Amino acid sequence: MGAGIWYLKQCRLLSRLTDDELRRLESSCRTRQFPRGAPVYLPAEISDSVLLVIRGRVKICHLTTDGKQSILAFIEPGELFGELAVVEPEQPREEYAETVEPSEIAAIAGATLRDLAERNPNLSLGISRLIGLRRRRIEQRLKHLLFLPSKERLCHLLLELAEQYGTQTDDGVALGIRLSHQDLAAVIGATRETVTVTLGELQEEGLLRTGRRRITLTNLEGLAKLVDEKPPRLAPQPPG
Amino acid sequence: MGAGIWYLKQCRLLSRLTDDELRRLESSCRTRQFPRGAPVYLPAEISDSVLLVIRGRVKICHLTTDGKQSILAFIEPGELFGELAVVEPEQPREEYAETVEPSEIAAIAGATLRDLAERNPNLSLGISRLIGLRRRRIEQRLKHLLFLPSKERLCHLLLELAEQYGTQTDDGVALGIRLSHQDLAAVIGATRETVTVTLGELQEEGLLRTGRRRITLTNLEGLAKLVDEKPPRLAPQPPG
DNA sequence: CCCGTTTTGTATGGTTTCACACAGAGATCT
DNA sequence: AGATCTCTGTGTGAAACCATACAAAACGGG
Repeated sequence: MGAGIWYLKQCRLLSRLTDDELRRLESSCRTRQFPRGAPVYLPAEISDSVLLVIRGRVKICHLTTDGKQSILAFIEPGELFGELAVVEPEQPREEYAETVEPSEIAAIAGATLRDLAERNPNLSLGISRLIGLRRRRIEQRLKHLLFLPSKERLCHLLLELAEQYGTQTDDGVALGIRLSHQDLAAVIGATRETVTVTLGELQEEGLLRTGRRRITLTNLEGLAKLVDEKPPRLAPQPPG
Repeated sequence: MGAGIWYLKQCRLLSRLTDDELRRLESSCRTRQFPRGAPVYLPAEISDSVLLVIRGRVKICHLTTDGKQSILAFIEPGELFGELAVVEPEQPREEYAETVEPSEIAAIAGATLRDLAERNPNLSLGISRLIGLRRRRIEQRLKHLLFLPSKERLCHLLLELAEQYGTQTDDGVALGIRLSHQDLAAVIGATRETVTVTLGELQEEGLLRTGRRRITLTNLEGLAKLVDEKPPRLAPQPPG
């Protein structure tokens, strides 16, 4: 089944490997289909696999003891997740992953990846980079959470989403990811109601239009200015 | 000045390098003394160096636009910081580092470290590990910040400090790091006054004793139970 | 030992955010 | 089409937290 390496090439980190290396990886992979809302891995699970989203979308979550869900990240097709298992294979997962759309996901054996990385400094560096990049994102969010009020936290999130999922249209930047107010709240650490009201305010102020899990930022400049940031430039390739 | 490699060996990540490798590193190092409260690097600075604390203590900080300081981490002797520069040498720093005590700090050229890592898969893995470990810590804090009230955030912080700096004494676990209420507040994202009051409450409840930047946890169990955690086991070697 | 600085304690009013409750609009499934 | 579920909008009172202000105590340098 060497026909399967195409989906590994979707992943930037893996795309530079030789066909030989890819075939080796592929033979240690197992791909699976998940319906929407299915768990991919659970917290405290001990597993030495790295996951790759082939199709669909995944969210990385955490549940507080009183049952509130927080969302740490969204993972897109071609992206890895659970990658800390490569470097800390014995450690249990500290969060859980759940599909937000029907998805197809490959599980890559950590041992194989470690083997390859040992012989391929470029891959090794790439892994460090990936972990580091996500750490930066998290640190960014932490800074925002620490002292900003919920409205500004929401603005920052919207700008971030624009950068990752935004596509320019006639009447503004449309976000290519559909999130409920509940989801937005779980990302910025607020209640669903607060998000609803705040989005309403931003709409009043003419900064965006929203409805049914769709958001269009009609005034990126203004939104950015509200939180003393430069408007982000959108992602090179509109997801599609 | 080959006599200088001893301080590199203090660092766990570097201690496994050969003497040859260490000498090479050492020749690319510059060590400097800093008084208390001095900046080590500034935000937006572009610098391809990794820093190593030889003596003293450093905090990694961020300033919000309205001038509030948040503290992302403390760095101890033998620990590296600014390590993301190894994998992303072009990126500007996103935060600044400042000494909390008179300190001696070595700046290691990122290029040299990258060179070594390219030939030494173990070092490479170690770097990934370091970045990953700190990412876990940050994620942990993010989860706590997202939905917990300030009292519980403070408890979590105290437990974390106990794990890293705690030493068992007659009347409880003494924290081997002296922090003002202001510092604690900057870590958990609260005001100094809230921390003062909350610490007072915890003292009332018999969970700790505090005074003049010293804290002794007299009831680790109770503190842990308050936030549904297991009491941490203390660090193997009391800092001294 | 003296004086300025840092740290801690305390109170008050105002704001933000939450918790809860309810209703209607839109989606989805059969 | 009808029933059910999800998502959104809105209001109200309670609670947490902040901003501000002031004062006493402890520290540190000269």
